[in-house]
Formats: sequence, C-alpha cells, structure tokens
Amino acid sequence: MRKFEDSLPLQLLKAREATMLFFRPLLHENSLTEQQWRVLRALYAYNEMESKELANRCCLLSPSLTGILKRLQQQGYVQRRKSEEDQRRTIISLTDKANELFQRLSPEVEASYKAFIERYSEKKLNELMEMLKELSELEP
Amino acid sequence: MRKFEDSLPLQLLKAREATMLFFRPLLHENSLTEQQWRVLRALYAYNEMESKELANRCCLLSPSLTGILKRLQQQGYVQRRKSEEDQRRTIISLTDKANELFQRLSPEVEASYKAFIERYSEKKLNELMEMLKELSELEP
DNA sequence: AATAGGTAATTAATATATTACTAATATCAA
DNA sequence: TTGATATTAGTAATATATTAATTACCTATT
Repeated sequence: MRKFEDSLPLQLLKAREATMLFFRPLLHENSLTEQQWRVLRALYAYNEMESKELANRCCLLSPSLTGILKRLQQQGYVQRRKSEEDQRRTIISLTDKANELFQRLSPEVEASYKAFIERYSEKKLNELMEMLKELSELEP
Repeated sequence: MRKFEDSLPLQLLKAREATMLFFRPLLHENSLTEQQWRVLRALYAYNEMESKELANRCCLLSPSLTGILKRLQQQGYVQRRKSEEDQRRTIISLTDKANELFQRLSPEVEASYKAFIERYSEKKLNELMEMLKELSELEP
C-alpha cells in the first residue's frame, strides 16, 4: 500500500497547517477563530447572503454555521433577517462594527500574505492555486 | 484585498474536501472516522509509537489524540503500555483485530485512490504532492 | 535528599465537524 | 385546493479541534 506520508489528504492537511501558521497569530490577537474570519470575509465580499450560500462559500456545513453565526451575532458582528419571498431562508449581513473590524484587519492579513509569499514564492503559489482549484471541482 | 476565493487556506480546505469524497464513503461503511483511519494507518506503517510521535505524524494535537485513542481502544483496535525507561510516555500499538481490519480495507482504499487518479491524472498528483510537501516544511 | 524547571499525557472548557433528524415553508402534481 | 415531496434552517448527539490548566514524571542543580 501507498506510504503513509504519500497520502494526499494528509499532505493537504499539513500544507494547510503550515500556511495557517502565518495567519493564526493575527486572528488570535483579535479573538477570532479561522471559521469566524472566513465567514466575515465572505460576507464582506458579497454584502449579504443566504445562510446556505454562505455555508457553501465558506466550506462549512449548516450545523457548524448555525453555531458560528450565533456567536458572531452575540459579539455584534452579524445580523439576520428573514427573506421576504421565501420564509425558510435567512439572510445574513455584517454590522458596521464588523465592517470596521474588517477594514482594520485586512491590511495586516495582506501583510501576512506577503510574508508568506516571500517564503514560498509567488510563482509557486499561483501554480499551486491553479492545481487546487482544479482539484476542488473534481467529482467522484 | 485579495479576492475571497483566492485564499490559499480556503482552497486547501476545498481541495481536501473534494479529495475526501473519494474515500469517505468507504471509511463510513466501516464506521471509521477520517482521524481514526489516519491513526490506524500510521500505526500500521510504524508498528508502535509514542503518543507524541503519533500525534505529530497524524497532524493531530494531543488532546484530540487522547479521545481518538480512547475510542479506538474501546473498539479493540489499539492497546497502550507505559514506556519502561520513561514512565511519562505511552506507547501505542495495533491489536490483531486492527491489523485484520487494515488488511481487509487497504485494497479498497487503494482502489479509491486509483479512481481518484483516473479523474485527476497521476502526473498532476505527483506535481501537487511535491508542492504540498515543500509547503508543509515552510516555517514563518 | 530537596528543589526548581522541564516534558508527556491528560482534563476542562469552549468551538467546530459530522451525521441523523425535525420543523417550517415552499413547490408541484393530482 | 389538497396532498405528496422537496428545501431551508435548525436541533440533537457524538467526534474532533483548540487553548489553558493539571498531573505525573523526569532532569539537573544545589
């Protein structure tokens, strides 16, 4: 059988862990989890979204998202409202407080990204991103 | 700021998710979680290991590993013993039952791997693995 | 021998992941 | 319009992730 270290899922996990070492301290300083930041970032990029679309974009399952949103709402970062057309749907958006947080943090996140690129190389990053995107779209 | 979808951690997550679609059904049929299988696989490859080394190889933190081992032990798949030289260390090994499970499953896992390669291409997989391994070794 | 400092594993507390299930609403065919 | 079916969000239960704190043991120094 394939060697243990030659498992693609394991290497994807390790690569992600190594990458997050560049960003985690910054998030941690601001009392944000990875997932919370992912949600804030998606909402900032798309203004507002239904819960389901948000989950898809953030690669989260809806029970996870429910809890994440509950805590983000408690901290005053997001608000929910029901869709007019379809009462099943919830629409999520950022508060002003969240927009301020985002604008304060985003330059630092970009700086971390820059530090990452200096260690890894921009060319390799672009190649890697291409391969990952192709892989993401694969279906069994 | 960088586009939301151009986040490397997000793409690593999505790529891993897409990859796991090829393997998860098989594990699920056998009532194993990803993490449990990762631990079994590492122990099969290295015969026995201290808890700390096992955690490192599997990319798990020790509190997670504690719970995973507890459940694997309850199901009769692993056994623990204290190290003779250093009473702080625990040495983990597979039971016969686990070795049998592993030998029964590994051909099916390899078959899933083959199915994956047919959809993604072996050449790309090798290139991707190289880039991931290099990334894994990166330090901030 | 006694103590200070370090390490390995675990526990505690909280956040998230995963699967199964439920409640409410929407859609569509009969 | 009703009744079967599908969809969305959420709940419940269990497994794992994460950080902090604890316990037991080791090591070196005094």
